[in-house]
Amino acid sequence: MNERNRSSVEVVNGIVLDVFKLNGYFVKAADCLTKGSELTSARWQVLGTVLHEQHTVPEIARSMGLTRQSVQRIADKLVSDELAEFLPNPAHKRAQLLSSTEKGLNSIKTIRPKVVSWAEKVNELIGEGELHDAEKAIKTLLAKLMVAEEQLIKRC
Amino acid sequence: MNERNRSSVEVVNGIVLDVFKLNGYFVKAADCLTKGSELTSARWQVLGTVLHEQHTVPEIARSMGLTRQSVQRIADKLVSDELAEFLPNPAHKRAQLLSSTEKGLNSIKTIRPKVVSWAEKVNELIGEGELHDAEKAIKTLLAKLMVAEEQLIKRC
DNA sequence: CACCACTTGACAGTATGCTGTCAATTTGGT
DNA sequence: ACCAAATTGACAGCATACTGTCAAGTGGTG
Repeated sequence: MNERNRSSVEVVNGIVLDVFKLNGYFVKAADCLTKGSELTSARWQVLGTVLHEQHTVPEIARSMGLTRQSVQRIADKLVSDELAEFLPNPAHKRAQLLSSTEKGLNSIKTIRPKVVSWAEKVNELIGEGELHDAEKAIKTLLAKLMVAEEQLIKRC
Repeated sequence: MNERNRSSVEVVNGIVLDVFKLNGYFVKAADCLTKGSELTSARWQVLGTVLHEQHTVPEIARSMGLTRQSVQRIADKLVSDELAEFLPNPAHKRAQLLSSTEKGLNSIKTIRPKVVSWAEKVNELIGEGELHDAEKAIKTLLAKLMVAEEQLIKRC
């Protein structure tokens, strides 16, 4: 293993570990922001995707990079809590369309002020410049990795 | 809510969602890289921190940004699988030192070639320049957020 | 030394995400 | 129109991480 390889392993490893930490940090923040409401981090995220447009569970799963089974459980929970509902899908007999209810919309609205306040604090803390740098870097990284998913995950 | 606020909420939200996806991607990759070994993504990460130095479970948890309970379960599993062991801690009667065993070290060594190969592929795919940009941006973001943890998470 | 705040291990319960499987449905190619 | 492949819902089981609680140990202060 030459110097170039050792270095690339370390850099990639460092990024992976930092992303794990960032993920934990953001999940904790989201759990905090939703505390007191009927939502949790995951339910908020799923409900957020069907506020204005209906989507099937597999569609949501693909857009979030999760398995359809995970999203299905969240969706079922949202429906049983009457925060969302399944509407018949004219284009597909099995795959119903998940849609937010009035109650779901209200839940989202309730936590919105706290979310805005939190995001503003983050914005001030990081600074617009570095926040934008981070957004761009992460988006680029993710886009390139997604393209190579077959190569990098399915057969490793 | 003025334009500046709306924008900051959207930027921060976009970063959060992308970090969630990146996290899922990396966990999946790690599960793939450890498949066939006695390790999983999480066990690999914990074992990796005690390869050369012993640490207590709470120390590991703090360094990884997890709760001590989560790490404790992984550590107990590693010990029951004889991949690690608890050594008496001269400085503390309760908090033992987790240490890798010979068997644990061998497990790490076994998957090392696949890890190196994977990291090299990522390096080629992303490019050294953008990989370095991403590393720097993520590290900066994380560092600033960690400092403000009290402000941003504990009381939100 | 005594006390108090903090840390740590242990245990219990919950939420989220994964894999794997099967039958029903949809889709696309012949 | 037909058949094979892919998609989808449903169900089961497992791994990981969280919160909350309690007793045992640690460290600083009066």
